[in-house]
Amino acid sequence: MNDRSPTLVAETGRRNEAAILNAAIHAFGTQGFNGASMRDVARGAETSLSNLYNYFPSKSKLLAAALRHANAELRSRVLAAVELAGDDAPSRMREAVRAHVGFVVEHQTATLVATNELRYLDPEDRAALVEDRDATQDAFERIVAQGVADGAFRTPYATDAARTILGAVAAIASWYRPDGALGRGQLAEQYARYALALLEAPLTH
Amino acid sequence: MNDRSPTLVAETGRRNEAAILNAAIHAFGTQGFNGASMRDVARGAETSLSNLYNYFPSKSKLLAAALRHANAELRSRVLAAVELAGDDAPSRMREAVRAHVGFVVEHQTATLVATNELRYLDPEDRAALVEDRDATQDAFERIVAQGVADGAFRTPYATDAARTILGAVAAIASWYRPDGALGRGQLAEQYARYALALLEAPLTH
Amino acid sequence: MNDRSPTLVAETGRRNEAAILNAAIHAFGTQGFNGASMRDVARGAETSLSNLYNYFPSKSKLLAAALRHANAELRSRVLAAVELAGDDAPSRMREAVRAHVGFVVEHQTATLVATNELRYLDPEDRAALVEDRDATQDAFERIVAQGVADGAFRTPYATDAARTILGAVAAIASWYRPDGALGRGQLAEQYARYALALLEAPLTH
Amino acid sequence: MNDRSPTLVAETGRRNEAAILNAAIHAFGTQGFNGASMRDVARGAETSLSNLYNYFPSKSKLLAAALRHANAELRSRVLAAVELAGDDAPSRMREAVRAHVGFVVEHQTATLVATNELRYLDPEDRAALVEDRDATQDAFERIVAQGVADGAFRTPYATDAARTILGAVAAIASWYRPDGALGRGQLAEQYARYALALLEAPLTH
DNA sequence: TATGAATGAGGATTCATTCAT
DNA sequence: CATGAATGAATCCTCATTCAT
Repeated sequence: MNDRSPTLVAETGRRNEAAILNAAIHAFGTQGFNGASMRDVARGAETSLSNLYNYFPSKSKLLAAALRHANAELRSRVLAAVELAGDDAPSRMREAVRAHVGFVVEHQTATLVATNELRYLDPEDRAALVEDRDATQDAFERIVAQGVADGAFRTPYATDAARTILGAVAAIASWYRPDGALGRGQLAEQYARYALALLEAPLTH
Repeated sequence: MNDRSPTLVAETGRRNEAAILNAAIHAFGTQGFNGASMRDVARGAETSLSNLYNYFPSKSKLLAAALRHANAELRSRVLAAVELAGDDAPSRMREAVRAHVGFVVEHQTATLVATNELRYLDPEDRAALVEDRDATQDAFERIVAQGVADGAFRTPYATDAARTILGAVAAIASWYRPDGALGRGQLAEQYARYALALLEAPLTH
Repeated sequence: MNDRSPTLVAETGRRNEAAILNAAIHAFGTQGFNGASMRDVARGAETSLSNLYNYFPSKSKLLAAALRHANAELRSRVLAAVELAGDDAPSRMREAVRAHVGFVVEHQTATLVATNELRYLDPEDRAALVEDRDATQDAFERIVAQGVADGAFRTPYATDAARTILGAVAAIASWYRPDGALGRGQLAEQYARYALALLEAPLTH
Repeated sequence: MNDRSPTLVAETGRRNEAAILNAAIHAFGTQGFNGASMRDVARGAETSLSNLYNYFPSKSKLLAAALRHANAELRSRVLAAVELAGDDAPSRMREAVRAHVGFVVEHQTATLVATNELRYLDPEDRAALVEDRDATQDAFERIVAQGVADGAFRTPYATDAARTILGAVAAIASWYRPDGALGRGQLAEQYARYALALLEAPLTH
């Protein structure tokens, strides 16, 4: 249903669940949560409208489930990248940003949904997802703190820096076109440098 | 109708027009374009549902008109600030960012609408507004180009820098709380520094 | 507002009345009574919506007034034609039909309104107009009766003949195109002959 | 829902379809297409407003479907009657007219809808239905042509005769009352004679 | 007369959801 | 699990009409 991104959610045991979740992300991403109807989702998942309710009890819970998947995938990518990076804060930040950019580019629609449609969730679901997202942000903040502590980052505004970087990276989803001038690798490299510069890391190149 | 922001649109000749536009921004900002009903807007503007259509021919045209006002205000603020700044690129960038942050903080809801609900416009209206927005972005890009030309900015990725900075600034609207720890002035100062750092301007402090 | 028919209602003392009536006939004729809005009528009459109500107290009364004009014009044409005809029933029938066809062709839209939209009137207005129309039909019926009495018409079904003839003539309005193959004169002649044949008048040609 | 006519559309597989179509004909016939609301139709069909849209995608498509049924029934009646008639043009015309009158009287409302509300269809639907109706008219025209060719009909205006006869017959629907003086059989007989006389068929009685 | 602004009622249509099967 | 039919509430928008000017 989304021709350029690989599907975010892979097959699970229940036959249609992944199809529904991916269709939901596509529909909510292109038309907005309130602009997309459950019929649109059903059409995208090639199942019947009423069958959706065998998997998710409501439209809003379906959105929540889709966002949970997206968040989990993002977080695991970022954590894995940090794991594989060197021990110093700049290397870790670089790899974290690169991983994040990779996710945004690969799952552009999911990123848009995660940033724009969060507000349509039940308060509890929203709280849970915000917490989830903050966990990813925490990974960035820990790196910032480390770099500030050991002098690698000299910004006087460390507190908001991680949030700002994540905001800038997420904003990529609103303009990136896979057939555009910038390849994924270059984009990742570029944003990694933006991030380190913003943190006022002395250049090592 | 919006307790924290000053109203974006001031009274004009047509008595209710400003009230409707401000109510629209509030409604679309808090509930989303599709989540807010024309009844909500009417309630906010303290007029009747049907009277809305004496001013704007459709919900989508109402959104377009509201966004035109917001864009115009943002642009005029930024241009005025640049005008008043010194001649060197860093000063100009600093003032441009400060003015932009000022707008975002003061018209948080309008900023949210402008970034999230643009897609619900007719193609022509969207195109016109994107062009409008790009004009503001151009002001930033010219400053970047100037700074790169005279060596004030050393980033090797000048092309996307303006867009990235604007994305980060606009993202403020999604988390800023006027009763939070950060005052408007500090926030503006902070983002100005982020911007200059991202552009790899050698510090002069 | 109607390019092919001369306007049905001529200027009266009150400046806009005729324009409104003609616009009403056009609007009701092309879109139906319920399909046309008072705004459409106002647009056609080149006046404001609210000014309509200075002339006619309601949409339905406006229709009634327009139909009164149309009926009066039709009747006076038919009566005048009969007056001018010879004394024998066939001549009178011929001229009556010719006059009626002339009206239908010249005021096609008004004829359509008179046949299709009568039902949307208040009961009293409808009754008055039906009576009006029946007066015209009576003229035809008297001719039929005369012809039957003196042996000029041999149909055994004299009772319904006039109504049937009028129905056939009115139906012309639903297909006639002024740029078609048939001129007005030929059409009138043709229907006159249909009428006499239907009445089983021995041919005199 | 229609007390005097037998329902036009018989039960089919989809349980409510026939009820909706018959209710639509009744509502459109008594109040006009624009005067009748989908709520009226739903009430007549004893189902909910929204359920209508599970059967027909729009009010206009519902009208189209209803008219298709009416046309088909009319045509099959006329063709069957012609089939059963003798080989000579007058007999065939007589039977065709009798069948047509029978339909008009039996499905008075449907006839009214077919003549008055056709214009509210989408252009394509209208074109399809006009073609449909012309096919019925063709049957009459072929009989006229046959009669003219073999001398049975002496009218010099054969071209428009079929259309005129059909117009007169359809007009019955606008005044016939089943409790009136004229029974169906007499009416059919009477109009058959009108038709033959109009065609200038020498009487054989 | 003439108008622009205003409004309550009602229009067609869509939607999330339920339920019987 | 899967579906087609059903529904009540809500949506955008239009309308005839009124009223202050």
